[in-house]
Amino acid sequence: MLAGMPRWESDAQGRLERAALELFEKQGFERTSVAQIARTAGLTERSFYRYFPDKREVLFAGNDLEAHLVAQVEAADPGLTPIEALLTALGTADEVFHSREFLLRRVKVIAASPALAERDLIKLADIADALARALERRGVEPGKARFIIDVAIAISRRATSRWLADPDATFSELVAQATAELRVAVASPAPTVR
Amino acid sequence: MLAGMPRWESDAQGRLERAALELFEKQGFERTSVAQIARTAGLTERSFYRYFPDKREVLFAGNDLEAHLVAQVEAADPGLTPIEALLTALGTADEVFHSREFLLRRVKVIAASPALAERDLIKLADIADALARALERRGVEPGKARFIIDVAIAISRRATSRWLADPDATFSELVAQATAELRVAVASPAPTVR
DNA sequence: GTCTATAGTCCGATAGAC
DNA sequence: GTCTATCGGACTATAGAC
Repeated sequence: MLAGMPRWESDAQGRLERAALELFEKQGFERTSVAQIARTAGLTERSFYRYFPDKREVLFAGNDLEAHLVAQVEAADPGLTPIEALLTALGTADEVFHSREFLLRRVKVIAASPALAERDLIKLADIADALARALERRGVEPGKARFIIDVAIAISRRATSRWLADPDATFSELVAQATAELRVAVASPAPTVR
Repeated sequence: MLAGMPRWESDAQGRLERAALELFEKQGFERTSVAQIARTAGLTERSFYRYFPDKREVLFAGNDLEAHLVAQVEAADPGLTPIEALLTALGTADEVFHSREFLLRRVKVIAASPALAERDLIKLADIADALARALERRGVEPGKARFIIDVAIAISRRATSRWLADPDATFSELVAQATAELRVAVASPAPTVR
């Protein structure tokens, strides 16, 4: 990788990702063509598809968060309840976060495009699926695993949105805070069954 | 339907929706073209796009559930907490459900296609957005509204998955049951903050 | 209803690294 | 020679513009 002058500019994938993010910021996702991204990165349209199966994926490469969370759940003390294991794992998610500034740019671009918002949601669903399988390996019944994960994701979204806005709080504190908030909210009596 | 020969077969949109569902079941979403759906429904490709902005939308027409839930939240007793209002509204969701058999066919087709799964998720997110605005009108702070809704959606998914499998239980009972399950799950001590 | 840009696939060609 | 990264052309279907 480092020996000698490479025939091609290195890190083609990274160049495509950076070009795409900037073009999407400037012009929006819909009005940016794959050919333009590739050209900006010094490649052809066809080469783009060697790295990404479709145009949206250029913003979603890498499984770092999913791999991290699954590993954390698998490493969790077997004595923990499912929700404890998940929340403890989630509390360490910031270990694989990028800079706040980068995440904010990315969030903004995604929010501006329905097509990207869709892809973002299914990526989250993929993480949920992976976590469900991890919980099932701990002996949790599948339907219940999925439910607990949906709740944990709700907590994590609450924590993440605060983390992006508040430079001081630590992520795991915010997770604990959201969990406390949830406990208060559901402590009230159940709705009446008619 | 009986009075005179109509210029067009009536219910073009319904015919497109039924044709699409059957073709997707038979061949899969990706291997069914818009032209084929239109032809099967006795229309041209161009006419398809008069009814649906894109190919996926043919399975997602109608806002019945969203409209119903928002109306229920708006009609809820102002004295209820946000989560009580939401869960009471959710408990009546089965009023706008189609038959189990139809829902199961639809769920199967959606699950078989990543493109449709994406669209399904963003439709759910749209409902969440509408409910967030409804809660904000009740005076709930936006970030908290979103959090409570994510939790309510988790409860609703748990209830829906059981409802699809169990012909006897009523939906509102299943919502109450899932809520109780959540209370038990989060009653445990918080994860340690490291 | 017609025309067109673009997304995305499939075939292969080329050229350097090893 | 093999392997890998790039490029080129032809093609279909989606979706939007006119």
